[in-house]
Amino acid sequence: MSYRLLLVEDDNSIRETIEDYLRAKGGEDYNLTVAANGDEGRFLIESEEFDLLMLDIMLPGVDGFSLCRTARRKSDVPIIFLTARGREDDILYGYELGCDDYIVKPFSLPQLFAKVKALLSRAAGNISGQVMTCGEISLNTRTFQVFSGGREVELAPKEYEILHFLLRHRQNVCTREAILVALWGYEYEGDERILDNHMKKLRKALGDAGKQIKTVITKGYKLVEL
Amino acid sequence: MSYRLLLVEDDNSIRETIEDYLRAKGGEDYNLTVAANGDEGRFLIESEEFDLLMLDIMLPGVDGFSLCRTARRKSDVPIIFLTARGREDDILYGYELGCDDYIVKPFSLPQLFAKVKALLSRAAGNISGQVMTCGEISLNTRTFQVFSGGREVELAPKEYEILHFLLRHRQNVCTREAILVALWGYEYEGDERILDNHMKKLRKALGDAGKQIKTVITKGYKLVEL
DNA sequence: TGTATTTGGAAAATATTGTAAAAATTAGGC
DNA sequence: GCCTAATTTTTACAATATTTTCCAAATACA
Repeated sequence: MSYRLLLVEDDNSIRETIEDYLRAKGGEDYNLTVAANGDEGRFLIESEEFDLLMLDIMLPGVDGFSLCRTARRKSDVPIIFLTARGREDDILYGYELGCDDYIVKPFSLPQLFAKVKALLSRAAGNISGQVMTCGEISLNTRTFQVFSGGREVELAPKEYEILHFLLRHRQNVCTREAILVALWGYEYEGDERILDNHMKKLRKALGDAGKQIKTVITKGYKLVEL
Repeated sequence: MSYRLLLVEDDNSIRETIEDYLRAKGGEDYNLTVAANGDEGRFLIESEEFDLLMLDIMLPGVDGFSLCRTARRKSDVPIIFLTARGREDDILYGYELGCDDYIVKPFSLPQLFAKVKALLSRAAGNISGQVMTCGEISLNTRTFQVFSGGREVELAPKEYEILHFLLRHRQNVCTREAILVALWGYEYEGDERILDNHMKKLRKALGDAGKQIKTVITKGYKLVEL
C-alpha cells in the first residue's frame, strides 16, 4: 500500500518538478495527488483521506492557512507548508495552526523528500485508517457512518466532528479550548459553553455508549472504553 | 508532568540562550538537561530517558551524528539537529540517520520552540513517561487518571493538583506556604488552614495509600513510599 | 499546657447539565 | 433564482451537581 500525498501549489513548474522527483525517487510507494488552487485543494481535503499534505500558502482561491485549518478540523494528518514567504510571523502562525514543518522556496527537492519520509515515519501510528473504534463506538471516516452499540446512528455535522476529535485523542483529556480551537477555529469568540450543549446532544445520540464520554471537571472531556 | 528535553551544545552562549528561553516560555512544562560535549551527551542518552533531543553536530568528543545513531539504537525519541553546517549533504545525512528536523544556525528561538512543540505533539502517542509513581500511588498527566493500590480513584481538581505537586517533590517536605503559593498564587488572602481540609479529603480518596502522605509537624507535608 | 493538626458539617462559589427558543444554514419546490 | 420548510447551530437561562471555603470542635504533638 502506498502513501497518499496531496500537493496544493499553483506554480506549474514547481508542481511538475515535485511530481517528477517523487515518481523518480519514490516509485510506487507514493501516490501523489495535485491541486493547482485552493478551492480544488479544499475539495480534495474534505472529500478524501491523505497521509500527508504539502501546502503552498499564497494560492488563488482559499489560501494555505485556511486549508490547514480545514484539514485539522478532521484529522491529524502531517502538514508541510511550502512557500516563498519566509517571514517569521508567517512561519510561527503556521505552527500555531498545527503544521509539522515549513520549507521556504527555493528549496532542495532531496530535502523536501527527506522531510516527507521523516514525517510519514513519525506519524506512522496515526495514519488514518478507515475505521476508528473506542469501546462500543466506531466511526468510518470514508462513509461518515457512526455506529454505537452495533446500531448506526445519525449525527449532526458538529456532533460528528466532535466525536471524530475525541476518537483521535481517545483516552486523553481534551480541554474545551483544544476542541474549540480545532473545530471552531483559533479566533472563535463566542460562548465557551456552546460545547457543553453539543456534548449533551452527542451523548444522547450515542445512547448507552454516550457514557463513554466522561467529563473531567475543570479540565474537559475524554472518551474512554469503560 | 513535564517533558524531558536534552540539549547537547558546546557553545556556552547558545546553550544559555536556549535554556533561558525555554524557562521563560515553557515554565514547568519543560525540563531541560544540558551537556556541553559529546561524551557527556552520550552518557546521558544511554543512561536516561528523554522525550526530545536537540543535538549540535560539531562537538568536542563524540559528534552529533554519532549521538543520533546511539539514540536510535534504543528509541524513537524525536531528534532535532542544531548546527552551523547548512550543507545539503549534512542535512540529508542527518535525515538518513533518522532525525526529525534540522535547524541551521543562526536560528530564531521562537521557531525552534515551535518545532519542539510540534514534534512533541506529533510524537505524543509514543511519549514514554507520562506516569508519575510513588509507592502505591500513580498519576497519569495525560489522562488525568490517578490510581491508588491498583484501583482508579476520582479526585476533585484541587485534590489532583495537590497530589501532582507532592509527586513532583516526592520525598521532600513541602511547606504549606510552598503549596499555597504554587496552587493558590501569591495573592491568596484566605484562611491558611484550608490546605488541611483538602489534605483530609485527598487522604480519604486515596484510601489506604493515603498513609503515604506524611505530616511533618510545623513544617508541612511530604509524600513517601512507606 | 499551649500550639499545631485533623475532622465534620454547612454555606458559598463554581461547574456542568438540561431546556427552550432565536438565529443561521441547508434543501427542495415553484 | 427565490421562497418556504426543515434541520442545525447558537444563545440564554434555569436547574443540578460538585467543589471549595469557612468555621468550630476534637485530637495529637512538643
